[in-house]
Amino acid sequence: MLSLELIRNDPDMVRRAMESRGASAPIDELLELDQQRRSAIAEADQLRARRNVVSRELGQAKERPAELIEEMRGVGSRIRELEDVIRVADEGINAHLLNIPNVPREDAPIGLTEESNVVERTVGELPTFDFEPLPHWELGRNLGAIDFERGVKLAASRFYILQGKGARLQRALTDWMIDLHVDQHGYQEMYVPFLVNRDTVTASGHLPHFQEEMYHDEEDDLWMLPTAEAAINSIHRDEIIEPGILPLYYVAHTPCWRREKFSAGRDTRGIKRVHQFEKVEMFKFVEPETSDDELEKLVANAEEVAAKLEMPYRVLQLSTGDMSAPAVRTYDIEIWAPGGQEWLEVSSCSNCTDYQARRAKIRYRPEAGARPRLLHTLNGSGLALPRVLIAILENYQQADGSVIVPEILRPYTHFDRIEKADS
RNA sequence: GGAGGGGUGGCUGAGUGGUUGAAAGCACUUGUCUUGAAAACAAGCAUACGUUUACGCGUAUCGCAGGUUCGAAUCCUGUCCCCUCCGCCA
Repeated sequence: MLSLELIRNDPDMVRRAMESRGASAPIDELLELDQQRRSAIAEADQLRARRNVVSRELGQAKERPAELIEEMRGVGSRIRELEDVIRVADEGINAHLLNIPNVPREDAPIGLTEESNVVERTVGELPTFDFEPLPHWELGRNLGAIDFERGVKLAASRFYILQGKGARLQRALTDWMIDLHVDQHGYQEMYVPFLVNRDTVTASGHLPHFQEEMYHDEEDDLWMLPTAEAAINSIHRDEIIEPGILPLYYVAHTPCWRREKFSAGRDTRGIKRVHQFEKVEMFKFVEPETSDDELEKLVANAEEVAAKLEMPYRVLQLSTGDMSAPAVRTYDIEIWAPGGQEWLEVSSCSNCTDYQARRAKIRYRPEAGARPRLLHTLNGSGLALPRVLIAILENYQQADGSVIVPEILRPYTHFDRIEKADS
């Protein structure tokens, strides 16, 4: 959520920013509602001040003049009218503000589609094979690591079963990634609810922007996490962080659920785009002045996962039109998948500045006695499964159809190769 | 799920319709005193909105949302959460 003050003070800048994202923002309606709201507040406050004085006098007086009480009755009903005006204006303002995305950083690549994304760097050599590398859905099936048909039988299309060493490889990846971020990058591990309430998904910006993508339990109005970001953001909702605490680094492993409504018919083979997947998510609460630097460090933490798995990857900076609503700058990490001959998005790291903090009312006190300020939030996958699993299967496949386990995972898998005989 | 109890400022805890944003204590900050510290004493110590060049002023907030009233922390309704006992249960 943007601050109303920013929109009031520099509406043209906000208009330009929205244009660069391909978003519409009803700035004029907002300013009009703001005007209505403020004049109603001014009048209501004056009337209440008058009523407070009179009520105090009446409380002490022996006489209760009927005409004065009659006047106050009128004052009371006028205040109620004004309160309705204020409430309606507030609701209108809020509804608009919840829909307006963040203002991108000045130097973020401008463009409305992913075509305008910029490749920041490519790390590692693309592997060459002296045989035809298979896509992961064939490898997974051949090795008995992935069961697509039964996944569909249990649930629906785009669901899958990992089995045997395939399941274990994913579990090893998860454990290793969490350990890396906790032991070497200074994150605190968190286990969070996988179903969260409406306030939580609104605070993160997933409502209203991502509503169609989330699974929703109507009976209790609970929402299945589309990402741990939504949950972690609300850990400090409605709090004031005392001096000396920030920055806070959290990492959580959760399942993520997405309807993939807008991807119908796309990536239908394999487990690249599925309704349920696991993710290790990093999240930071930081002081505003540090958030740009913290984003670079966050990306470095995520990149390290790909680097240590010894797979080629590249880092993109997303264009204004391709970023999610809360972000002012986003880097994606993509690992090369030789079977499918494509770059696989395995991480998205964003600086959301005060966008989520304002929605969630998360503030911090710079020093004892100082006024609270909104803090900045950042999030990044570190990394997303099962796409890393796909990348491992395809990058580490051998001529005989087996798959070697990346060195660094072997203490976690307790095996170094997945072979056909394992199925 | 059934029965009962309870939600007041950073914490503890008064307050049942009228100078109560809210007693008191603790914690915290500053000052006095002290060689220093402690103790003692004094003062300060919430958040948001509106208004103001500024000092400031006004309004709101006692889980949340409505209602009654000239006036609500206090009365009424709904709702959320917590605690105790019973039942059920990974």
